[in-house]
Amino acid sequence: MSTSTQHQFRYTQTPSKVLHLRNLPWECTDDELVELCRPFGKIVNTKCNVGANRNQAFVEFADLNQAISMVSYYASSSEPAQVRGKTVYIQYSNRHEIVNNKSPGDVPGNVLLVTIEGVEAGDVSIDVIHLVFSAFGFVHKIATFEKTAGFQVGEFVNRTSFDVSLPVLTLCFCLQALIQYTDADTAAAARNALDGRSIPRYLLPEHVGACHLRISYSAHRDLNIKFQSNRSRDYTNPMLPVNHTAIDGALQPVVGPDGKKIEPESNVLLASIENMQYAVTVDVLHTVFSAFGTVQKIAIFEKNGQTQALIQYPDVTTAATAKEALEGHCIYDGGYCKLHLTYSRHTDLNVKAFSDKSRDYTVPQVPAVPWQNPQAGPMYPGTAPALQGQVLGGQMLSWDPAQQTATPSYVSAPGTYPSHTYAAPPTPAYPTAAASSPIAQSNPLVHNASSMGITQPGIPLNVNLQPGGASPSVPASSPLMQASPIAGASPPAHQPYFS
DNA sequence: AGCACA
Repeated sequence: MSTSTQHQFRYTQTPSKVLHLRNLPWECTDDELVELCRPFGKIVNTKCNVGANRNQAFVEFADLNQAISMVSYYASSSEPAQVRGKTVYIQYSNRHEIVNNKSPGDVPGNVLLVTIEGVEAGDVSIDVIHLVFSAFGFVHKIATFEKTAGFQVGEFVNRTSFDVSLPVLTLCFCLQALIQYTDADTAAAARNALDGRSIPRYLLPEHVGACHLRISYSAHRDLNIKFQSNRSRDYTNPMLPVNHTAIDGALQPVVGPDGKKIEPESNVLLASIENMQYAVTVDVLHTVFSAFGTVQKIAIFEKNGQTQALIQYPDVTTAATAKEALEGHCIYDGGYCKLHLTYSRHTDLNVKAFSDKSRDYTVPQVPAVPWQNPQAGPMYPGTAPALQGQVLGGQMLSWDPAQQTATPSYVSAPGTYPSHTYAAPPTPAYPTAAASSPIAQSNPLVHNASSMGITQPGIPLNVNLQPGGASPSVPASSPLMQASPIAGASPPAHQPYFS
């Protein structure tokens, strides 16, 4: 007996609810497999286009007996199994379940996970979503929630109930919606028609740009909607209580008895930056906001074409102090980069620890350069122009990084970062220079911070100032030079802080 | 025409 004969039995010994099909036509579809196998039982999974020739497949039945009935049928049938007229050979697989590499979002179901990119909750109403998705069949339920791009891939599958506020940072805003249809076919029709398309502009507020739909399948079968609200609907249950608070809360700000907007206090400030003629980096914000206490986290993002930032303090009191002191003031003289501060609804930001647009000062920073004090959490190795360029986002193009190393370190303040105690003001070397700097004199923030009676020694803006208030490496023609204290001085000015 | 995926 040859070994090949033995091999012939290797794969046919043990019945399995998974069948192996071979000699299929090239790139046979799931539908064709299902059509062939469905008469024998319920198919729970398929995997087609297997093998180098993509002409093999697996079909998994719900029950072993169903697989046996199919194998038995074709074993004794005069008509072989066929797909597109081609004879298909069917055997028990040597495995007992199909594991396919479909990502969860590719597994069809009756609930769609829709990501609407570039918008947040207020931009696309649930009624618009309902309208768009009703074109394909009855929409049973909708649940929407904001999501952070890059924060977590996929949905929160362990969430069983919606309309509970989930403090997720929407650094890069997008809106997600779970759309529940009657069946997977309807969901698939909607997905096929809408995936990659955009919601028509006339259904959206004017300020909303293109918002593409990215659609996958949810693992949910039946959404648990607690209220009819601005973020969730159950169209199968009109008796469901209406959550007016949630509806009102999102559409308009909470208004107090005097008609003024009531804004719950928070330890996180939302800063909108008007008239942003100059770059406002994470470092600039850190400098400005550290005057009032420890800054834990910062995130910068764009919203409707305006730069905004979230600044997280450890407590509400500190945030309130900073808000009071900085509201309406400009980072740069001349009305540039005017700050408008409100309380964020976030309480704990989830941001990348060290990126172009965000910083988490509560986690250890990038590895220390040997000559630097590791306690200082050095983030700007002064000898690494590449990193500098990255950090500065290429916005200081006129600045020659080579000057960086040539710039003397004005202060050495190891330990002041990240604890932000500023207990030993690193300024004494140049107190006069700082005080006499035209920047210090003309910068509202500096005046404001001083006049606020903030008692922390060493207001960062002063710390940052250099003799002359400007880097000689910036060409005189640079607009950054004209009125911008931090921008003009900033490239080397970072150094005193962190090196 | 004879068993994938990590």
